[in-house]
Amino acid sequence: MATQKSTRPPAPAAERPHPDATRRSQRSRQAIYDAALALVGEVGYPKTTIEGIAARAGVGKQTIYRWWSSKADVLLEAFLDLGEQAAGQEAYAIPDTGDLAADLKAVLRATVDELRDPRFETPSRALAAEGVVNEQLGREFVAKLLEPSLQLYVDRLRAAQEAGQVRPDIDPRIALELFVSPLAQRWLQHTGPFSHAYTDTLVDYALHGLAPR
Amino acid sequence: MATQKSTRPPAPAAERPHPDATRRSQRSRQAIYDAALALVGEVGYPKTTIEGIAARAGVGKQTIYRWWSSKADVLLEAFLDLGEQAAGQEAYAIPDTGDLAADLKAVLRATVDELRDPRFETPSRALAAEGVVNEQLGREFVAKLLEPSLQLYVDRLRAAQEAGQVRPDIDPRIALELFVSPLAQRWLQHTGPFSHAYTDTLVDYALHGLAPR
Amino acid sequence: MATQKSTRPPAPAAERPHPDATRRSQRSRQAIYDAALALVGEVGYPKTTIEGIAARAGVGKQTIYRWWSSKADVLLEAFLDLGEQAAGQEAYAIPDTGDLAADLKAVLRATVDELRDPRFETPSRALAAEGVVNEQLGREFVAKLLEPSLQLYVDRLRAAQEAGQVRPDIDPRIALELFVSPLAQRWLQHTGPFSHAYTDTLVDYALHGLAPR
Amino acid sequence: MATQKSTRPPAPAAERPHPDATRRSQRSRQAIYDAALALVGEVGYPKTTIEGIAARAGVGKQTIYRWWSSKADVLLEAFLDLGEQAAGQEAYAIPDTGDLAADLKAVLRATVDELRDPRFETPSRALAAEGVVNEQLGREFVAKLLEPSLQLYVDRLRAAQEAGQVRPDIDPRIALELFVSPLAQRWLQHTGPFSHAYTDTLVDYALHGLAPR
DNA sequence: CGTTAAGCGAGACGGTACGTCCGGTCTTTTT
DNA sequence: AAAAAGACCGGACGTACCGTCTCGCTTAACG
Repeated sequence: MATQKSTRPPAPAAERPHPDATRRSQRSRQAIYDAALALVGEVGYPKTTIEGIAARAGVGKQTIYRWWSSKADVLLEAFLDLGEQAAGQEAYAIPDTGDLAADLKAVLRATVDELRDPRFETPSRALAAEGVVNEQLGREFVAKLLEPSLQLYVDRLRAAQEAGQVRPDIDPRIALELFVSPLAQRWLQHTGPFSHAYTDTLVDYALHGLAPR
Repeated sequence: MATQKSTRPPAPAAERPHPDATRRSQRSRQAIYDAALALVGEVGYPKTTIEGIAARAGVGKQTIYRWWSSKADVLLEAFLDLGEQAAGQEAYAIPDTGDLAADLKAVLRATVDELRDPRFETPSRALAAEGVVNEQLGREFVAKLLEPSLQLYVDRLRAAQEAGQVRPDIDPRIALELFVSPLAQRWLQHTGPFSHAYTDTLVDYALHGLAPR
Repeated sequence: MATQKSTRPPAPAAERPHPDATRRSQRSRQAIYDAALALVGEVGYPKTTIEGIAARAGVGKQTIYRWWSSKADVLLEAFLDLGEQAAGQEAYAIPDTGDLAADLKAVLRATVDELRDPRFETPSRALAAEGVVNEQLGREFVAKLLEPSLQLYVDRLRAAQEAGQVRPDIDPRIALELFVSPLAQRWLQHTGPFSHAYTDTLVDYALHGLAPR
Repeated sequence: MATQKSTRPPAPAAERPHPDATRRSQRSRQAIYDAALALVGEVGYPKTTIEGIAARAGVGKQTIYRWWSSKADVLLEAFLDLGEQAAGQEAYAIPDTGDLAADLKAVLRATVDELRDPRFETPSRALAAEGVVNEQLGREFVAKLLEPSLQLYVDRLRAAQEAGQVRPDIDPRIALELFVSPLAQRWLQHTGPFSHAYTDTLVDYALHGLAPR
């Protein structure tokens, strides 16, 4: 996949029939991102309207419709932009102390905390929900937000395989789902409590299996 | 769990101030269920409107507002009703042949097939998505639709524990998530292929763990 | 032409596909008339908008679109309604003192004064202008507002013919235009001063002709 | 009347703050005139937009706003330009055969035919309508398009006065309205049939008066 | 004869209004 | 008293234009 990372806009979906992107107002773009995230946080996703975003951003509605195809699309890019801005600070990787179980538990505990941060929770939920029903957006959501994070688990598990802590015939992309997916489902669907104890348990079960040894 | 099965409506959140339920038109109710499910299947959830349901059902809008609080609520009950009608035929339980792995694989393969049936897929997705964003509905969705199915896994796993095929210190309610949640996530979020081979792998990984023995 | 004058609405164009007129809110109708006339008077016709009328009348836009097809249509009916309300008071006829010239001069002087009343001027101009460009509306405007007034001149001229003051071979419907049309044109198009002296002159010229006798 | 025919633009209202007129693109100007007239003819005045004219003329919107103040203004000048181009061919004057009645009838018959030519009808109506509602434009319309034509009647009537065919105390500027205004009104407002027979009648009535002699 | 400043095409921008759709309430009539 | 029907107020939708505002680009006039 050839990415055109030389031009600055952070991957503008490319499929939509864009007007001249070089004339685009960065000022408006940022104002729209800010307004969208703020509104979703304040009144929730369903009550966030394009008109509302435009008004709050001090922007004409057409400026939104010119560059995005839907409310969900705006929010997705706003969220991606938020992530990019945050990206500089964090070194996004799973620690490798040699103790796989401890490393996974630490990361999952951190994830639990992050998912509880209301700053992220409302827009994430909104996007996830929209992705469930709108396949195109869902795939974009997964590709741009989910997969990059999951890849970190793949890397860590492969390192564990080389260190002999994970069976060599295991597919890491599937293995990671044993603890990531349960966490995701509890968060998304409220199917159960959402705690550090829970994620610790998941890691233990996943690593050692349910069957007696 | 005490169910109030005397009033026939399948427990509609109880908080809403219902008019006299005994005078309710079953004719209209069924027509609304049918219309709602048909419309969601045909045009998708977001384009399904209360007006549309009323028109298709040959019913006044007020008749819907009288008995339900939202589009999601209508659809949830319509879907429950659908499930109840189907329930008579099937004996809903997980087989117990003594071979836990085989039994789980069989059930998960059947689940994969069922989730692909478009008759169920659109409304299920719609409800799941709504539940992600609307906590009240989400909890109802889980309690009425998800938990009863998960309980079957709990039962089967407990039997396996008694048979010595699962470690006695394992919590079955958590254990089942090792294979159910990954499947759910792949279906909801399109995070990966959705096949019999995949579910078989999940069962193997979950039972025997990722770590070498 | 069969008119259905038993139903109360003052001739609702009949051609448009009306919803159930018996359920119509008279309250809203009157509020819309009032708002439309007020706005046209205050900000002028072009800056009068359907949204503005709806807002000022405290009415949903749809309630306007349900019953009228355009801004011009609303204003025409509002104006007709205004006329009907005023109709009760005045005995609308041209006096017959036996002196045709004097009677015509009196009526035309009164017309000059009336056309200068800003209460009538703005909406009249707006309707006349719209009628110039929109033939359908123009014909309605003429039939409902103009012709009834012109008919009064026809009647007076016929009386004058019987009294021997107008040649018997004259067509009154054409004759009246000799003094009415010049007045109308000066008012509509600002083609010249608009005064009592002018209308007096018109009557003299029209009655006695341009040619020497 | 002092005309400043040295600068080529046909007297552009003078009040507007013009940029350097010597650098003006005649190419664009003509394209705009053509586009404006074509669009008004094709879709009517209200649906003719500045954007549409600019697009059709292959011109930037700003080029229109730089030189004209409104849609009506563009159309007025376009129409004047059209008239000027046609002016070369015709010798615009009313014939003087010595028979006033015959001369007037001939000219009015020709006017009837001309007003029916759709090439002129749509833009004329549009301008006339706009002038009814917009006094400034209306006065310009009258001064530039109407008065020059009416002046021809004044001239012819004065000649008739000298020849003893019109009473010497008659004001020709008012007299001409006896037959011109009725025609104008019937055309503008569809208040009656619009034919050669009608104009002939008008001339007869106007010359000889309504009263018996 | 190159510099420079205007007009120009293009079109993004903040806005306003359009005409439509639907939400949720209310009223009238029928069953 | 519930139900069918649908008018009503409100408000968001996505579109069309408004008039303003940059952007290069061309094209004269001048230094």
